[in-house]
Amino acid sequence: MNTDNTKSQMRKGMLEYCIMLLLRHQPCYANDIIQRLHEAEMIVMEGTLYPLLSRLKRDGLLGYEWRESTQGPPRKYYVLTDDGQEALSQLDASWEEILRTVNILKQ
Amino acid sequence: MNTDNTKSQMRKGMLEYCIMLLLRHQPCYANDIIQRLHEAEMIVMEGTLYPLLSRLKRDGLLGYEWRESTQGPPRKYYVLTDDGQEALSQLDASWEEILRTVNILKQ
DNA sequence: TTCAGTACCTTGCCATACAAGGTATTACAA
DNA sequence: TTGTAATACCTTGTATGGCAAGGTACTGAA
Repeated sequence: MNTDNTKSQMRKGMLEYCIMLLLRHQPCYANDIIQRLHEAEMIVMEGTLYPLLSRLKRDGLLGYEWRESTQGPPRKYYVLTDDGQEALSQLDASWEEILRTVNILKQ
Repeated sequence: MNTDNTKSQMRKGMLEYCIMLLLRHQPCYANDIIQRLHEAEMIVMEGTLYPLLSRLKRDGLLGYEWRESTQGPPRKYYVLTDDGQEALSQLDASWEEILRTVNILKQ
């Protein structure tokens, strides 16, 4: 568990958090994620996403399973692991903290 | 004006935004900033802050003036320039966008 | 069997957070 | 007057990570 590191990363980017929020509801493969984030007004590039997913997988926060597609090669569907769920809870807390910080500074 | 770039930086970090929010109200020198951000629950290191301030200065978003101190060497008080004010408005918008994104993803 | 579409991944570059270390000015006490 | 502590500003080196560009592999249809 490297939430300290993740937390410090959060200052650098909301991306990781947003992706894990997405996966909280349902397994997704890369293009799913890109499209859904786009719908939520956040742009993410392939070259950013794939390394990020690999990293989260390597850190044990995500797992994946292959699923057949009717329209091309099989897809890697990523899922939150139990560790991932827990890390996400901590990220939720970090997000609340950022919210507080910004609200204080906006006064 | 490189708000596109700043906007993309924002995904990486809230720091720049928070510092400019601080300076919206009043001129501050480095230790002021560190302390006030700390009070707002955001930690920032000297080695992060000084280059960041120099960068914002170089980009014309901040200016500074020297002020005497009763307790040591003179201090560099940073102020938002007009360009800085405008950039900050755009960062406000980006922040709202992130808020929307997270709220959508949290549903 | 070739080509377009889809999907996954890597490489190289650049920006930046951070730790650590360095320099300069000031105040104060010996 | 000199030395020392406190304050303040800044730089260097390292690691991380976003992004553009390019590459590989599988699938299905012309």
